[in-house]
Amino acid sequence: MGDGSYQRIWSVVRRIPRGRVATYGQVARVAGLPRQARMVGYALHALPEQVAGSVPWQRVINAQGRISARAFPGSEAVQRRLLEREGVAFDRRDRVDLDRFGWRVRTRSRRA
DNA sequence: CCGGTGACGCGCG
DNA sequence: GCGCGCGCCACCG
Repeated sequence: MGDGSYQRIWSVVRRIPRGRVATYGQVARVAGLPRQARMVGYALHALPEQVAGSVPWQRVINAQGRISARAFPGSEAVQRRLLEREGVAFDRRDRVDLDRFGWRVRTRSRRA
């Protein structure tokens, strides 16, 4: 690792409430790494088994409200089940309505 | 050093 | 709404 970027990303993901989802780009911005959505995916991919339990990685989806496909197929279904278990609904196109389930970061310095 | 590769996002047509 | 291209950037041969 270069620095504590992964740590920062994981700590942001830990703040996503149960039953809500955040996008990769959103996590990146909150973590102070604007325009580095890809790194968020990388950080989650590199999530060690040990810490995985304390990081709700399933709550991170892409800006289209969909679960991003990854190298190992099948983990998508796992992610979806975990989210549905906490109340997140998917439409017929396997999409989550971000207006309803998107994480609303409570901040005072956030523009618009 | 270089080039290929992503759990991505956005602007365009 | 959809596909495509390009920007971004850490990693890994």
